[in-house]
Amino acid sequence: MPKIGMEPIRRKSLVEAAISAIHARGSLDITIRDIAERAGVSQGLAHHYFASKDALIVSAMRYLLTEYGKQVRSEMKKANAPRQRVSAIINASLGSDQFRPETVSVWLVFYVHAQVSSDAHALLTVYARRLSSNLIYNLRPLIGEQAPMVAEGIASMIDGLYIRKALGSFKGDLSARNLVEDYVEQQMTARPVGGNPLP
Amino acid sequence: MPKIGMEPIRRKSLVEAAISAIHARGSLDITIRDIAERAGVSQGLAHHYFASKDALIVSAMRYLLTEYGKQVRSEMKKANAPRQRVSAIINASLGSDQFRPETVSVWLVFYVHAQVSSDAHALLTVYARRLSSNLIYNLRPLIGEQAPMVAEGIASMIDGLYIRKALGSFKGDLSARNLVEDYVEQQMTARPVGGNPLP
Amino acid sequence: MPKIGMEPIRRKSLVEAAISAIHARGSLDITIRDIAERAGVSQGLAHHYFASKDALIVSAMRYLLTEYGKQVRSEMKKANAPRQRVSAIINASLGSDQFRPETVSVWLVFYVHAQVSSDAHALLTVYARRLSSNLIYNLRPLIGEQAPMVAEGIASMIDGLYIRKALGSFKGDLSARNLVEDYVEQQMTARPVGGNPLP
Amino acid sequence: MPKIGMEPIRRKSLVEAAISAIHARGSLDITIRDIAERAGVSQGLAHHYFASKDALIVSAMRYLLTEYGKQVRSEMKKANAPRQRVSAIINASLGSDQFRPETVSVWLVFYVHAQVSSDAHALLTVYARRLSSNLIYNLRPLIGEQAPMVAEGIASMIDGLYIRKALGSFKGDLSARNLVEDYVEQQMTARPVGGNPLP
DNA sequence: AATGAATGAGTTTTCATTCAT
DNA sequence: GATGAATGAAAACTCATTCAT
Repeated sequence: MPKIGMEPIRRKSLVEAAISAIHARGSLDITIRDIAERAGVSQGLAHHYFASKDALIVSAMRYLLTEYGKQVRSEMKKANAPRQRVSAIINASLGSDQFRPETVSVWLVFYVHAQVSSDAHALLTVYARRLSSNLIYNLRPLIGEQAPMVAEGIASMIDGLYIRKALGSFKGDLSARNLVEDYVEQQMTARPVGGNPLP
Repeated sequence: MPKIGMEPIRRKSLVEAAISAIHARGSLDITIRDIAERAGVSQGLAHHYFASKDALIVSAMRYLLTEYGKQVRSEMKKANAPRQRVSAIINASLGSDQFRPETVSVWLVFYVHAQVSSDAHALLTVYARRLSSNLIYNLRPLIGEQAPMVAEGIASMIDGLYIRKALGSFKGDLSARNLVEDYVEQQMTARPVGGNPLP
Repeated sequence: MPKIGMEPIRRKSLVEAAISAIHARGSLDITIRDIAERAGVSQGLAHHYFASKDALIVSAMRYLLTEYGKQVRSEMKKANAPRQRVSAIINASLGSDQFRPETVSVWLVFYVHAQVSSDAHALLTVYARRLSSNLIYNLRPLIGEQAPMVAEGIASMIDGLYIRKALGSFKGDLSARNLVEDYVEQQMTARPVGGNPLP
Repeated sequence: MPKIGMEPIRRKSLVEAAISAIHARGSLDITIRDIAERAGVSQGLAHHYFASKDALIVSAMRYLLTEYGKQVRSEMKKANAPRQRVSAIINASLGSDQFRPETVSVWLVFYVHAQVSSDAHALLTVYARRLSSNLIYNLRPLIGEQAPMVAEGIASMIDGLYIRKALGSFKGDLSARNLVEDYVEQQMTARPVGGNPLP
């Protein structure tokens, strides 16, 4: 039964099982047993590949972050101007891959977990910062010195839409993007480069 | 030690202890023992007053919601025009009482819990709806038929700011309010009553 | 609210509540809270009148035994010959008062309890002995020296019918009596006074 | 310490430990901890093999029933006529294996438990029915249409003897069998096939 | 006489983790 | 590499009992 080269396969299926368990449970209050069962392996094996439950959870988080990173890069490839790159980030965040209930609920759980786990916090912060500078960098040619403020506005709106989606308060994914794009458009109108600062 | 009429006192101190425990832990993964100790009573007493851990958590949630409701009403009293009432809601949500780390982190935990607990979900939904219609009602004289869309934008931004605050990605509370007020202002400029709809 | 002379009333209603709780639960695994609620009084009061849960249970047992004793004496009054007195005991044991499901199940629980509680054991033994000598005394003029053996047969049959009734394996109460009476009749035929002993 | 293929061994020793605990306590009011200690394993292991306390108890019951079934079959092998098969059942029920205090007290506890647990009730009912038809089938050639009635008489007497044995009201096991055999003999005398029915 | 407040010990159950095979 | 055996600690919850009022 034991095979060689199983490691990456097992790790991936365990991580995906963990994500599925987190979604089903709506929290990190899941058991190794449940994860192992979903992955179709024994409890012992989960510990063989992951030092602890926490390590598995961090891996799951990293997995989600990586998927998101891929999405951003993929959208970025299609863009060749600052305004389009801003939209690329919005599309990656609120597109049909990321903005599915299964993904959204897990993200939220990780966000909350980051309040207490330094590993999780570090991971999330790195990504948030990277995203933020990316946004600011592309917003600056469009709206000048207010770019950081608007980036914060965009990020807040996106995060808020995740919460509302998870709770079922928000439905369609098309209008989610429109909401944010509209915000960007109006900021560009109100604050053309060199124009009116925030009062 | 036993006295008469202790019920409301004990219930309140247990609820507050629960909130404090949730904040400290950053999740609902807290023990009745911890809560009871924080409230200075025995474990048994916690069960005497609350049928289950879940019942205690729901009570804690209701408590937070009630506090927020008070805050909204208090801000509303000072307002006497639609535009001021919109600001009153923003102030209540992002004011120094609600937007403290201790409160913000607990809100977030409850939001996530609502994904899985129907009691919690119901509570949160009622409040969200009430808040939304309040916003829409006051936005309508200002921006007309786009009021629901803008209300959604405001609510998303506020929720997002909570997440970012909880993660420490967002610092000052003054600028949080400014960010949302700025959004409202620009919507009013771009969409005066009878004006331009969302493209 | 406190009244004088409540003691006997409270005690009786608590004892009856205990019996009803035992029947409902099918075992002694009942709570003081449940008993108190059934009696319509507070938990504390149950302890006021009964030193402990065990004391209450013993009282309940004594109550049942007393009721049975009354039944036997009442049937005995109608009898004026040994043969009739044997039937009186059978009637008292398997009559419609004692042989109801509610009573039967509680008797059984007490029987089992007597295996472990010396108080319960003592109570039951006293009654069993009294019943046995009563039976033997009246059987002797009918079947002579085999009276003790036949008394044992009667008692066993009655006890067995209780078990079977409690389990629902036995239905009609008329035939229960007939079964035992038939046994007595045949013993009288086979072993007339001075006749054939058990082989 | 952990070895392979321990499951059946552990299950059996836990079941036997449960029976021993029930006998010692005289009721089902036993703890998993006690059972695990008697079996020489940890509390956790008991839950590893039995989903719940109730599942363990039902297993213990099944075990006792199986042992009894073996006893019946073993006695039946020696019998080659209806009259002998009736005696075989009596011997199996009141023989030195089944009629020991340790076994009798546990049987009684299970009987009472069957009033409340549907699993236990089902198990016991199946056995009771099988036993009853077995008895009736073998009694019919001996006493004709009264066979069901006499079977009921035999079963009641046996059950009653168990109760009396458990309470210490009945001592010798030889005379227990004689008591029932005597009942059978007299029924055969009084009701030869085609003879006198119950009045 | 009667209540309800309060406790602490005890019970079942769950679970991450370790380890022999 | 993979399994299942085994543990021990901790959790929620129950309950008889005590006590102030």
